[in-house]
Amino acid sequence: MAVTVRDVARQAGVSAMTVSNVLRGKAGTFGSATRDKVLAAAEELGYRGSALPTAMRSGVFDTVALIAGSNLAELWISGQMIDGIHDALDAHCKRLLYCKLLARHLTAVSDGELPAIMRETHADGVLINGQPDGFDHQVAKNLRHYPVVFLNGRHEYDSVYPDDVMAGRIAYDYLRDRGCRNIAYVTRFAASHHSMVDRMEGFLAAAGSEPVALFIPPAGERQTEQQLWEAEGARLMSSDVDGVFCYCQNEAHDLCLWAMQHGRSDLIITLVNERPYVFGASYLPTVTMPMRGIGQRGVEMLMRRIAGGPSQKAEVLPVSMVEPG
Amino acid sequence: MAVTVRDVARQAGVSAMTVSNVLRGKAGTFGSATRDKVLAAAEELGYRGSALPTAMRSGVFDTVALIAGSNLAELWISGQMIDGIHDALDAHCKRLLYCKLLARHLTAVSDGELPAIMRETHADGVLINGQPDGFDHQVAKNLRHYPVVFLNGRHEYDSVYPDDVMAGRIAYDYLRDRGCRNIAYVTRFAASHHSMVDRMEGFLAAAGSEPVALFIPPAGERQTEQQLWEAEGARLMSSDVDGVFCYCQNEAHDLCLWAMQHGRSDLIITLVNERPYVFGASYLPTVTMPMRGIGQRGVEMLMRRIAGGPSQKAEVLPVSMVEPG
DNA sequence: ATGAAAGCGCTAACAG
DNA sequence: CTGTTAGCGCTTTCAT
Repeated sequence: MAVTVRDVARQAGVSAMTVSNVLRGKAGTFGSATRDKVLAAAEELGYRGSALPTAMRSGVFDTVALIAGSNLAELWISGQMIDGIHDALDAHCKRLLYCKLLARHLTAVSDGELPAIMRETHADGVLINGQPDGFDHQVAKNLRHYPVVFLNGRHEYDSVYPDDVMAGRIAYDYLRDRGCRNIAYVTRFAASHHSMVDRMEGFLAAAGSEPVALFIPPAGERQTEQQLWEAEGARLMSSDVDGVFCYCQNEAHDLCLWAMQHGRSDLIITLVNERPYVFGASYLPTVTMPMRGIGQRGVEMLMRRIAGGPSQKAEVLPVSMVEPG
Repeated sequence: MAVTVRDVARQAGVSAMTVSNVLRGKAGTFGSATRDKVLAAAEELGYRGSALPTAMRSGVFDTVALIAGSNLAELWISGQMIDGIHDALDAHCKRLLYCKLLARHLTAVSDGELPAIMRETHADGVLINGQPDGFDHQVAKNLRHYPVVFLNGRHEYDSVYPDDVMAGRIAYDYLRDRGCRNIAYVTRFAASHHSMVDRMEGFLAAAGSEPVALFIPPAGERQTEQQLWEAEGARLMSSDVDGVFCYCQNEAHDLCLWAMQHGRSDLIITLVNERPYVFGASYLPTVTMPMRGIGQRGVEMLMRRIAGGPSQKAEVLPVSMVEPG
């Protein structure tokens, strides 16, 4: 068992209260002789304070849990977002409890139960990044009395996510402004996340009635980049495509290689990414997602909920195009 | 303030003890009528258990803190390692507290103090990933009474890290076996982490007296890949290098582009990475680091410390070459 | 089958 | 300047 204030008190020949006061430097409540005795005793015994009693007395954990995703769904989580969350929490003197859903947790959800981490209270509130299908319904139903904010998931309330529709628009307009006349959208993912739906929606809305090419593998088929380009490369070549918007860096990377190998240095390639996507000596024009900001805004939103505030309308953060050079 | 067992007890017209028993399903300690009353009351009030009291009574947090790195030093942390840590902790029913050192934390360290997260106890033990210079000395000095394990940092005790010397050997031998006669080592990093020292050491040891080329920017100069290849490309061309070992994917990526642009498809490029490094339709021969395993082994080591075991000799985990095809 | 008492480690409030 | 009391929410132990 750990060393307690009482142990130190006994060793120093004072009361527990005095030890507490000395260790917290509460000025004017102890003499210097007493202080030295206490510090010596604490050092000798290897005393370490515990955050638990204070948390219990105040009813505040000073901790926020982040449900990062799951093993099964392999949900992507942004390192920058974690960073933003951490730093925003730090400014509020809160700690970050990192959780990931495992198979048995998801089983619990499908059984109508929540994972232990959400059923028991270990934190003052929860941030949830993405979610498997049906998960958020369970969450909303079971966590009515508990502060929850969704990150990078499109919900009406208590949610912060990037404007993926705008991303599609911006990319199309950028390519158009650069003189592209045959613009293609390339993705290898089916619509399992709102960003996949929204980026294409924005892209098509910006295109209006102008012709666009869509390179999207049939649903259910998980193509590799290799397969995608073997099948679609010729089409890209023959269709006079001169500008491409890629869903993410996966597509952009191999499209760049393809272009290099086929002497298509004229092709303008854009994509969505956390930060400007570096390829070779420069970077591609990139619609950057404010993942750090999403983490930070999510924390602020959660803080207001923890403080007792009402549900808040979702925040949709703007995205922006970063051009090379 | 949160709903307590007492609130539920009052609402249901029973004692707190009965509520506790019902909610934990302690069989044979309550009648079904009582159970229904309690469950109804708990549901109505939105009762959520708290992990705090149990932790306090037992003196166990069921939580482990991970010091991931720092803002300043931009220490790299592996996502796979976090994953391994999380899952190993989960098997022990422990939670993961994620921390990152900020500027003021590091200032505290240089002042001879530890960051609050390490001074106060919020967890049963700490995993530390890498560290700024001088940091581990402070840590060792101040945390004598507290379980600590270092990850991906080369220490004598209580440490788990990959065999970077072996990585250098394996890479050299692989290239040699593939018929390469002029083998180069490429890095753009100075020796700020043991892996930088060790990979080159292993590489040189394997080469013995055979000639090797080293492409290492002068210390203090932070070259971009662009600068590196502009300056060194000609040297690579003229020196008949036919096989290259890259410190990590940064170098490998642009070397691949360089090779493609200069028609050097004969060049064999190897590197160190978490997983086989995909480039184009295939992947490069990659010396893979068992980051997940490091996380897992680190947790097991820490668990033994938490259970009261002695300091343990460092574990150096083997690395292996993954060939394409 | 149910309840009362006690205590985990700490510190606010009060007493001396 | 120092000490005593009490209580945060829960569960173990021991009655009833």
